[in-house]
Amino acid sequence: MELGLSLGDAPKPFRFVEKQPPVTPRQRRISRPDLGFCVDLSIGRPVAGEKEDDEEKINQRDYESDGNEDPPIQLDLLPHNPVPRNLTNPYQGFPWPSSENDEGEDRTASPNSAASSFQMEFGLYGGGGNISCQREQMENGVIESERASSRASDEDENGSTRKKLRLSKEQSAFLEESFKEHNTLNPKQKLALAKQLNLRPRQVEVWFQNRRARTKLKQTEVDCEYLKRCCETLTEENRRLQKELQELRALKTTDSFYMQLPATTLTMCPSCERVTSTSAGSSGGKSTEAVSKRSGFAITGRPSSSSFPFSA
DNA sequence: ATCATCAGCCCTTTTACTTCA
DNA sequence: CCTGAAGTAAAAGGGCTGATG
Repeated sequence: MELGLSLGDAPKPFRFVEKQPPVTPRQRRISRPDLGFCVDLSIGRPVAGEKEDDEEKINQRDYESDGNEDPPIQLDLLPHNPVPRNLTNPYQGFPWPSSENDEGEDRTASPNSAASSFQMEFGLYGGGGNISCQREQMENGVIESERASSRASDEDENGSTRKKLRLSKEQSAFLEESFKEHNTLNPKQKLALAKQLNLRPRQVEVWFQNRRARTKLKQTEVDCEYLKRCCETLTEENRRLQKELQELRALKTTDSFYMQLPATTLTMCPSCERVTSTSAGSSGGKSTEAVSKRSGFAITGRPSSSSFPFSA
């Protein structure tokens, strides 16, 4: 995304770039929602000696094709600290099995991995002492888990028909809590979870895939909102700067008119910040300066204090 | 070094199901 | 109560990548 902040003579209107720079699947894989994002501001000429790998070449082409030859300046807009995850987890301590390969690797291992031997009693296929089913039987007479079970069984029997399986609330909640701890699963975790929930490993895998997709979608929405606000802020700032620039230009025009008159030296008292003027020689060739406190611009050749707006 | 295979992931689409006007 | 549109979630399909033989 590109945000334009124009400060020059011919301000360009803001222009959002619809298409993203090409991202390789590998980069997609590496990217994570908590890593923040950037906004590009185009305000300058290309810097010589910049690295030009393939992607940058592609990006450069994109800018050029849009008629904008300015390379972007990146602004990090998101806080670098990821939003802390709420870990009020009723299922904390799910005994995550770790694969043979990930010993010492914490990416998928639960911090509480060996804490408990908590077991969910779903009994989808067994029925028997299913707490959730008993509760649901009492509440609405519908045994959601058994529905799910029977559908799954149908699918197993028919094979060809794709029956929609609705996961029970308990299954969803447990998967959700698992996802909070690890948004990806290693094969052992997947198998353990599937066994625990009486689901097929493929179902667990698919559920995690879809869950990641939902997370990404939500994050994209959040990012979008944030960028919108940033854009509004920058637009307002741009408007303010444009206005200030116009004022200064107008001031300079007036100033050039007064340049025709005999020069006057303006000085600002550093302590009281008042501007005073002293008349220069009649030759008029000597330029004088005063400092606009507000803008830091140099103003030359001001006439008498009576007509000078900064004078007291 | 190159190729084939496999597993895992992401993205997109399909489809079953739910909700609501 | 019925119905159809809209929304949601589970699942499938295809493409890509890295690991392995």
